[in-house]
Amino acid sequence: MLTLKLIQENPSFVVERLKVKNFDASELVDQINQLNNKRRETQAKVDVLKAEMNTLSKEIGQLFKDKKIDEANASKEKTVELKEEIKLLDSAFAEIDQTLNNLVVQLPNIPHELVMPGKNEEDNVEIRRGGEIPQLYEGKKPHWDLIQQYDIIDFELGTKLTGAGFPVYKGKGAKLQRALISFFLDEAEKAGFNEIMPPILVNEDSGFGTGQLPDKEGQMYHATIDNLYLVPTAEVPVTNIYRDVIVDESELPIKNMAYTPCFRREAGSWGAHVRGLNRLHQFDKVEIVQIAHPDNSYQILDEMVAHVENLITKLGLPYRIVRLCGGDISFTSAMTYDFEVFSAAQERWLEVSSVSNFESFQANRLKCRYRGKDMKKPELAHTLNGSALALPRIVAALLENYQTADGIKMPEVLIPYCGFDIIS
RNA sequence: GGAGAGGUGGGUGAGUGGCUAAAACCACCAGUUUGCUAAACUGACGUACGGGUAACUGUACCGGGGGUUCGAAUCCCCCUCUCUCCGCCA
Repeated sequence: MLTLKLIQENPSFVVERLKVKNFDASELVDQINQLNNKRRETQAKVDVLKAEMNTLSKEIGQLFKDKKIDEANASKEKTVELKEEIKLLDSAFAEIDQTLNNLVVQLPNIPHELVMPGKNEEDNVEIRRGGEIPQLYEGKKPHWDLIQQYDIIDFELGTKLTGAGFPVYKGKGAKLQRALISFFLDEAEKAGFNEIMPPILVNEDSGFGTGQLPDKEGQMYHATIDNLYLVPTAEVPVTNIYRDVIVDESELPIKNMAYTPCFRREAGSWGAHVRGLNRLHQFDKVEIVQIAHPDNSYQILDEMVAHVENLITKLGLPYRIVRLCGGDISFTSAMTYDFEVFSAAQERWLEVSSVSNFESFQANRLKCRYRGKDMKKPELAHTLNGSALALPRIVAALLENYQTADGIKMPEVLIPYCGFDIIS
């Protein structure tokens, strides 16, 4: 969420910048500022009354001690009215505060100045391309046919066990999953990330911390008996480590990574273009997460982009990097780079990674702050995360791009991890 | 799942109704002393919101929520977490 300070001090800036996200904030910003003023007034009033009450209470205590019982009882009567007033104002304050909060969370994050206005993914800005699109043999097939042919991923079986979107990986298909996870983790470790293995069920507080709750509640699987949610991404547990935490400035940046399965209900998002591995309810992903100093969070974003680019390059997949436009960037992000790999049999680009800087938007919700030597007060940190990488579409692209008439070859870097060089 | 004991500042831990934002000790920070380090000494040392250019100041916060009371870290209720014992169990 945006800080009240920014909304109050620079309302026109907020409204102007949010236009880039095609979000008309003018009314909301006005409401927020009005309500915020009211909140301040109310607090000022109630604080005075409480101060009176405290003084009075102390006096009463002293009077009792001095055995001036009558005077004490007389003073007690004075508190009755005060108490009533305080109670009223307190609940008014609580209501204002709640309403205010409900309004503030409706404002999206301010996009970085490099984020261009735009309607949808067609307006995204391509930053660069890399890799070679392979020339495949005549009988090339999309991955949903290849996995059947080589019996490495079984959707029907998953449907039997669980339901649609829960594939069963078999034999070399299962080993390939394990290989990719290890490869991604090892590479992230080389890049200085610290490995975390978090719980994959999280509580409500964590859901709120990273913003999945309350808005995207329907996107998460909910274990209702215990009121826990299956993580849609490792971002949730790994970022929530820093909920309500003040770190020392010298510890920044904090670089964590985690492999977790991810669970997404994807309610209502099925249709064309989501065949096979393109969209699943359960998938595996290695996520990188950083807590950064505001001064260099964009440099860190670039480093994270470079890390993901390195992964894809090592896998030998053709890719392009786009900077999302205002219409395509997420609610919480200030700047996002998407990675797409070209799937040579589907003949389309598949989004495989999204790397974002949330600046202080998430941190404000999490209350994740840092403190420096000469700082009077702690300041909000910046949070960043990126997929490095999500497996299914990488697997789809690998299967399709590396297919030959004799079988599917493995990229060099994966052979030590897989223990085989071809799926045939 | 059953029974009991607990949850206090960065840490240990005192505090059972007002003199407590909270002792003491440790850690951290600034300084004095010192050839350097150490030791010793002195001082500062929570967060949020509000008022003030600022110094400063008001309010709230002792796991979370509610209640009793003029007044709650302290008493009562609910929840939650931790520990011990029992049960179950990879």
